[in-house]
Amino acid sequence: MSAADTRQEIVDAADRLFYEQGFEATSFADIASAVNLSRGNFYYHFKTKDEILGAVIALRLANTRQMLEAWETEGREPADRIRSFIHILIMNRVKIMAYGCPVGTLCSELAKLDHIAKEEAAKLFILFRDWLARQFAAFGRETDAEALAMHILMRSQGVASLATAFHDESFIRREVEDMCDWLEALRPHETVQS
Amino acid sequence: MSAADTRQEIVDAADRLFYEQGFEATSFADIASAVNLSRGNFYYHFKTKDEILGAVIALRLANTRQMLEAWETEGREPADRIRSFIHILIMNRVKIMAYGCPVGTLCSELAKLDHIAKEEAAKLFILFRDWLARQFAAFGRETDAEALAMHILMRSQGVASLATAFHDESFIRREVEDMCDWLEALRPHETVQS
DNA sequence: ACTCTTCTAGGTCAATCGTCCTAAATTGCC
DNA sequence: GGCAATTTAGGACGATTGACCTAGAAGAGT
Repeated sequence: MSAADTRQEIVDAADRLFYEQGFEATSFADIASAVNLSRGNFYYHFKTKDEILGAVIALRLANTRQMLEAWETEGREPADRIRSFIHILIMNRVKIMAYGCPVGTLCSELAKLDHIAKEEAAKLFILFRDWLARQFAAFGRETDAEALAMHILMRSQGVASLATAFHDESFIRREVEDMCDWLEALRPHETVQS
Repeated sequence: MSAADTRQEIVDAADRLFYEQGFEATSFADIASAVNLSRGNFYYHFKTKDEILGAVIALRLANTRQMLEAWETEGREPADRIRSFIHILIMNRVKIMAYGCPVGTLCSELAKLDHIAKEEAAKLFILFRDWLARQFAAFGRETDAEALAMHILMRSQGVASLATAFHDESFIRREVEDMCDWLEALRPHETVQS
């Protein structure tokens, strides 16, 4: 198998394991056995664990960018695109109830470890924030677009956090509906946030 | 020094280190050196790391209970008490921006580790939820008190999560104000949530 | 002062961590 | 088919982990 393919398999497995078990709790051996590779062979593809983390973050950034771009072409109007974002909570509810939000939990863990890559991981949030801000601006809320983006990003983080602790799917659905109502109430008038 | 005092010192140090570094990233040696104790001596006070975790969670539960009771006697009306909860975000903003919410990040880490104590840690959330629900009920929202409690708990989690990633104090203050506005808007009429 | 209990220090244990090396296997190119 | 480059396997490294043991210091009660 080509090195590029193996590398991709490693990054995919690491991506999943870092999400499900956390970065620190996932060892070289874990990833190696997940892709049926000898531990020693690992060093050929990745010299350090931080290097794998960097590759995983880069992968997530790329995947996120792609997802957001797809929503931008699919969604007919800005509100539809924002609703696509909100509904991630329902689409990924099973994994979220088990492991939380991949972005939030990674940023949180790296912050505690005071890891070099913590700012790089935070770029995932920035990606979402800027995309959401653009949608809110197109929605007719140019002045407070970024604040609205942070607000809805905050809500999705909060829902993911409590969904993990309470394992309550109805809570997720209720809050998603509430977010959509909030979005709809935002539409006509040009008042201040919320 | 009495064993009870030493034990308390250990739990206090572990409480702080588990918050700042995470549970897994904190070793026996870390806690031992934090309280100037030999590593070997540790076994006399705590047989396993899980036992320390249990003691830390019990401590947090007790401290939280005490804090909530104090608010219940201080706050003249339910809205004041709920505002006390909301303002934790501002009071603890420095630590939150560095390490996130102690409750949320612990529950998240234990969920990923699939740790036995994860349900015990979630009781911290249940404590807050039930207390908030009681305040909302006293506020005149008996029917949807628990949903409102979960909603505001969700928001505080979301704010803490993004505050850690963005290190933005003005964001915290803005969202806290927004939560207080939301609470105030809840007062007069008896409509559905938010 | 003596004894018995409580507490402490230091060392050891196997297991696992990230890292690294080298020899063999595989592959692609001429 | 032979050769050089790429990819792999397996082992070994020093360090650290949670866990455990034992000898002795400290303290309390008589």
